[in-house]
Formats: sequence, C-alpha cells, structure tokens
Amino acid sequence: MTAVAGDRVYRIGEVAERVGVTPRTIRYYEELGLIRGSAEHVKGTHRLYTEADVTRLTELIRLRNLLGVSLEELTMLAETEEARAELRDQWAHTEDAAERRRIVESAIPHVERQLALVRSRQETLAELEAELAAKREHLNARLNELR
Amino acid sequence: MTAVAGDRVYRIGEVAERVGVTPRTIRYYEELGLIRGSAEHVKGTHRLYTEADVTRLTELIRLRNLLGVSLEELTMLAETEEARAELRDQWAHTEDAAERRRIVESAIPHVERQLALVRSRQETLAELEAELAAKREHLNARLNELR
DNA sequence: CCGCTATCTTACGTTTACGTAAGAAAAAGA
DNA sequence: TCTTTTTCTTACGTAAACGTAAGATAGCGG
Repeated sequence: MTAVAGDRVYRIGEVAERVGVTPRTIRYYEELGLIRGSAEHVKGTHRLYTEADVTRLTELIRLRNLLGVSLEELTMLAETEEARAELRDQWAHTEDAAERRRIVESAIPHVERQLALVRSRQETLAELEAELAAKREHLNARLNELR
Repeated sequence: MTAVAGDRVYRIGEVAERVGVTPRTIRYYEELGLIRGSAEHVKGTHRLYTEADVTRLTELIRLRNLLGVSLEELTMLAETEEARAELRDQWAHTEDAAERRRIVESAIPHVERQLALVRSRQETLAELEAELAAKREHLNARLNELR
C-alpha cells in the first residue's frame, strides 16, 4: 500500500511557484490556520506538500482573488474541516464505511456554502453589467442625437 | 438658469451615510484623485457634493466591492475623465455640438473598459462555479456509493 | 561524509486603506 | 449675534497581508 504513484511530495518553493505565490504567503496561511501544518509538521524540518495540498491551496487563492474576501472570512469559508477530511480520507480507506460517510457528508455543506457565495456574487455582477450596458446604450443614443 | 431643482447640495456627512462609508474615506479618495475636489474645493471650507457626485461615488464603491480592485486600479479604471465629462456636460449645454460630441465620445471607451472587466470577472466566476458544482456532484456520488 | 542550495525560525519593515484624536474654523440655527 | 453642530486640516495610529533580512539548519547530489 505504498501508493499508486502520485504520492510525490513537493517542497514549499515548488508549491509556491505552481500556485503563483511566495513561500512566505504559504507559511503565513499556515500560521493563520488556513491550511494544515501547525500539527503535522515537525518544527525545524522542511515542509512537505502533497498534490492534494496544492489543489486545496490553489482553490483558496482563487476564492481570495475572485471574491476578494479577507483571509479571516476565507478561513471561515474553507475551515480546516476539509483538510482534515482530505487527510482522513486516505486514512478512511481502511476504516469502516460509516466513518467515511460521515466525512463525505460533512464536506458537502461546506462546498455548498462556497457555491452559494459564488452565485450571489454572480448575481450582483450581473446587475452591475446590466447597468453598465444601459449606460453605454444611453451614451450611444446621445452620440447619434448629436449628428 | 438657476436650475430645474435637483441642484441641491450635500455635505460630506450626509454623502458618507448615503453611500455607506465614512467622511474620512471620501476625503481619502479625493486625496488620491479618485474623485474631484483638489481643484474646485476651496481649502478650509466645507466640501459640497451634487447628486451626480453621489452617484459617481456609489459606482466607485460598487466597483471596489464587487471587483476587489485596489484604489490605484480603480483610479485607472475610472479616471477623472468621467468627472470632468459630467461637469462639462452641463457646461456644454450652451456650447457647440462638436464639443458635446467629443465629450460623449470620450466617455464611451471608458464605460466599455469597465464592462470588459466585469464580464471577464463573470467568466472566471462561471468557471469556478462549474468546478464547485462538479465537486458537489462528486461528493454526492461518493455518498450514494457508501450505502 | 561534504558541500551547496533550499528551508527554517525570528523579527522587524512596508504598503494599503482607512481610523482617530486635537484644535480651529465654517456654517446652520435660534 | 451667539451658540451649537459639522467640517476642516494635520498628523499620528492601526489592521491586514505579506516583504525582507539574518543566522542557523535540513537534506539532496556527489
């Protein structure tokens, strides 16, 4: 069970480059509890990240960029729940189905909160778009009027 | 030509409350050149704002909130052009049509830049939404699998 | 085992976007 | 005109989100 390949680990520099931030940012996020580390990382040693960690971090950065939320709000949104779930997911492969179900179940409302937030933002953006489009039309009308 | 009514002016406190910010924020924006003031406001006297000013400020705040851009980017986006255009618009009522046309023409690409930005943001949000929806589906599938 | 490079920890520095305090002055109201 | 309220200017303070520097150490390639 030494894995199906793909359990390659990355160091902070490589991860940072892949997701488009600096190592400092990643350590800062860990410090805030936004990503794991505080527990499973032995102080003084190099931090190691899995592909799943990279995926998660990428998602967080996207949420930050697109929604413009503060890191505190982002922490609320993402919670450490998912990280725990991801970790326990592998651990759960040998565990009983009931536990696995509980984990998956707890992950769903979390994704739905993100979805709701994204959609809400889409709606307000649609309103803004409509207003800008109307404004442009109005300007064009005025322009024709002046000929 | 003492106006058609509606040329009521507001002081900074009232404006701030209406758009949902503090007076300090408004002064700060003026300081950055995001809104007018530096020129037409006599130092030491109370600042006065028209309904058009309030509208403009509201729009700026919305762009800031929805797009999450920095005030520097916002300055680029909004430029002082529009403010000037607005002001000159009334002044242009007595002016020749050529000048009025020039003003309206210059305002259009400005609105289009904002529109482009909003739409671009909508696209990336749509992508994110699709991914989140897929993720939710995946989780639901796993959940059914566990029964 | 060794050297070199990437990381680690600690801690102070920086930028953005305002908050807040203080004293003076303008403007509104009676 | 006098009082009261709101605003003005100036300037230092602050929270968030990292940047940056320094000295030590981990860990990979040889």
